[in-house]
Amino acid sequence: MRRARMQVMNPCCVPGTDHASIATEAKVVAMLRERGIAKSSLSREEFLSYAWEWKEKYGGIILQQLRKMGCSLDWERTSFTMDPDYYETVIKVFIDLYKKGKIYRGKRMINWDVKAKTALSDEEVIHKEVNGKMYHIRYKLDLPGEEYITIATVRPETIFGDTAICVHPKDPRYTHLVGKHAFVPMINRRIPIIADDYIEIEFGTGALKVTPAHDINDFQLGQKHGLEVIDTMNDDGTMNDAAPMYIGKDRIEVRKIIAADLEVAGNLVKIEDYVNQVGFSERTDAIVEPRLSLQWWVDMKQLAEPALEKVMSDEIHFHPAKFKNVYRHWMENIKDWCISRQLWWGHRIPAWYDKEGNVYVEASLEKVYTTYPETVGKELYQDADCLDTWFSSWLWPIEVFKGMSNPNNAEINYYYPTSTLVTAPEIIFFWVARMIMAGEEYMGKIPVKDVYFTGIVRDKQGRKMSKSLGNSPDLLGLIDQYGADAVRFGIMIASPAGNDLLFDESTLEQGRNFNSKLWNATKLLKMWEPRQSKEGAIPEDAAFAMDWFQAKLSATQIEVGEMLKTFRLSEALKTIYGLIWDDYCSWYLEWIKPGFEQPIHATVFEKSIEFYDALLQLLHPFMPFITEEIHHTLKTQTEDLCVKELVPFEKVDEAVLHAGLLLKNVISTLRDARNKNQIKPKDAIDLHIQSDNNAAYQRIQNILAKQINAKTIAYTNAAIGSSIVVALEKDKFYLVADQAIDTVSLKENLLKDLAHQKGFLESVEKKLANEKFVQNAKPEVIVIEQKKKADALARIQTIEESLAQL
RNA sequence: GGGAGCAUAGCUCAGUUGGUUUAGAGCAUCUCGUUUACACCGAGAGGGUCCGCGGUUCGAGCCCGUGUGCUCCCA
Repeated sequence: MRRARMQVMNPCCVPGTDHASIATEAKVVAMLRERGIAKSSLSREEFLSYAWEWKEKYGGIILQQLRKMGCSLDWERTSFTMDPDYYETVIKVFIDLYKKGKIYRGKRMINWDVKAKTALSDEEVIHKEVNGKMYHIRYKLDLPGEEYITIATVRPETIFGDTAICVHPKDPRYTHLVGKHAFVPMINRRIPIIADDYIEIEFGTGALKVTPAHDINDFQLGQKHGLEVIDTMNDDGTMNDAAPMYIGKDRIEVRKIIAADLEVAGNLVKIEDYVNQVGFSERTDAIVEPRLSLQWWVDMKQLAEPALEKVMSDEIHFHPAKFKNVYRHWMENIKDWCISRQLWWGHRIPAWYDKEGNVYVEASLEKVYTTYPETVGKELYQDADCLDTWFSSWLWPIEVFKGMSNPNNAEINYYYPTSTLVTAPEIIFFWVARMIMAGEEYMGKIPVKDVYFTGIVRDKQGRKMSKSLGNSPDLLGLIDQYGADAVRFGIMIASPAGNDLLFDESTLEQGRNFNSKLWNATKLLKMWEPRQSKEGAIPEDAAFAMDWFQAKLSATQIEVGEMLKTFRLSEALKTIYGLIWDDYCSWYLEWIKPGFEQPIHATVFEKSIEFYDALLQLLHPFMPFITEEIHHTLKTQTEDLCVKELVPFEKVDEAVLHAGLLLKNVISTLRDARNKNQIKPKDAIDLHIQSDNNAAYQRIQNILAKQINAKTIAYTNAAIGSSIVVALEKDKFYLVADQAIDTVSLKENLLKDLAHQKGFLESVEKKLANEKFVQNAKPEVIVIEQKKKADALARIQTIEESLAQL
């Protein structure tokens, strides 16, 4: 947003929230419970007024946090999925899809949350491994004598819903029993023994109890074989009258006590430990029960086709692209979408029923009477359920611009399709896929061109941070502690595109330190401000420093531009961080720093301010507050940084860039030599340079002298006795100090370097001697290899000469 | 059971059509240092059989196969 604005685009980002029906309703129910109010004691209207109260109180927190974080959004456009226009649109879409035959009502096996008493979509169920028990239970056969068939189950309480026992048709243990009958233990209901190759012979006893009402696979098996469906559970997970001895007891409770009763009845064979996958509700953590229920569904097949194509053809770009695979797999195996939720908080399903069970879909009761004249005079009641939250969110990019409630308005025509969606990979299916479907269905166009997937923030234990788990860091507290810019820095520097990030406060600390660095650089510049002098020419070394930094700045600006275009945000920030801290502060400012109480040339000063301002602008999208503040501290500005146009980048002078790199190398190498020879920082040395290009060093010798604390710099054609010899590229440096030289370690270093260079030379020579390489490699690659060889040879010569002089 | 992804320095990760000097950064570690922006600092250093094995290629961290370990999604 901020960068686009500085590039004089017209960015718009609509902040807003969805109504999070299940999570919110759960929170409201909990709030009411604390006040001693049961949801069941309230009317729908009363409950909703409490829900709105809750929403008003907490719904805006995330928006407040975004503001505090410095997110530059269009706050006047703030939207909510239950705003009046939005609500109407959701209802309109439901009716439209119903009339197109894409929404239907069907009895299906669903995931039932017994705590929230609602259906869950598959995506809202979390599967965990649980240590359970495998119960082996024998059923008496309806044959003369005391013969039994033994089944294995992890859910013994469901036996009351059994309507068959199934075996594999080729299982020799049971073939003689197929077509016979057995009795369900304790209630002695007679059920058939059937055969189906769905059964795994190896698993359990090879005989499966079939409970169509409580297991998705059993349900399908039941349909295939025309079995009766016996539901044994109430909607709160307690047993109903199908299990006469346990009526009203929770199914988990019954699982614990039934073993003893089976034992007494003589049906229990054995109990084994068993690890299996159990589904839990994402919202309430209750064990999810498969349950047969009448729900509303969206037929997804047709909607999915164009939505898949748009992503696979890259009309919509995913960043990183690896999520295309995930998307494709889901879209190619798409299942119908259960959109009804047994909740009050949300968009109420616009369906009315008469006593005969006929369904009438319309926006209001009045409209039902108009559209369906046969209903006039009949008593109708509305479906009590609400729609899945995502059934409203999927219209977001359209309806925030009122694209459906006010079709073809100027804003929707201007902003749609939108450019970039920033979201989490975990909701590719919940949201992204469905938004694309809605976009195609209702706008005939894709909703967005680029989708950037952020990593998921995890806590130190690697757990996903979530609103419902409550393990998110206290953002406002962190901002108080480190500052908003530092928090932004810390999060962004640790967020490689598409990878999760483990939240660690050390990066926030790094961000805070960076803030200090920025202020200190500002302080230094402000110190120089009154000490400017316009006299004389610009010192040669300062001129070099300015040329070099200009080149470095331009090169980095281009680099960062490329990174941001491809959403590599953390890399861009790292690059800018290095440019400011290392290149500007550690190198450039030191190079132009005037001597003790000396003036600074006014041109140099102004250029340095200009550079710093350019750096701040580059950094601004990442750290908006401090950059804006320093921008105005540096000098009187005509405009704010956040709206200042990003200047076109200057052409990069590669030669000066390289010269700067060489200078940095020389300085580092000589400093290292000083360190290794234990020359104290305060002790000045005399430097003698042996090079065939003295002019290159003369231009920068003041910088060099300052940076390595040399009191003199001289040029020589021959070795200097009793000095520390350092070889770099083709040049040699002799350091003369007032103390003994440690020739042993000096020699060691040179030998180490020599060995490395020789090894390198060998590998290059081997490559060049390889005929196939010379024949097949690209010419420019060969040129590079030849240069490598020449450089290595020159370095080896320099090192060997230095060694000879020791 | 089906699918996808990941494995590079102690940690978190870069490494963009295979060739930019036998791999880079930040943090952490070690050494030296309080020189007039900054100890939330400066200067420097050490640290890697790029998960194992096999293959393609003149050339592999990058491509292919395979094994192992981990993560996620869907049953």
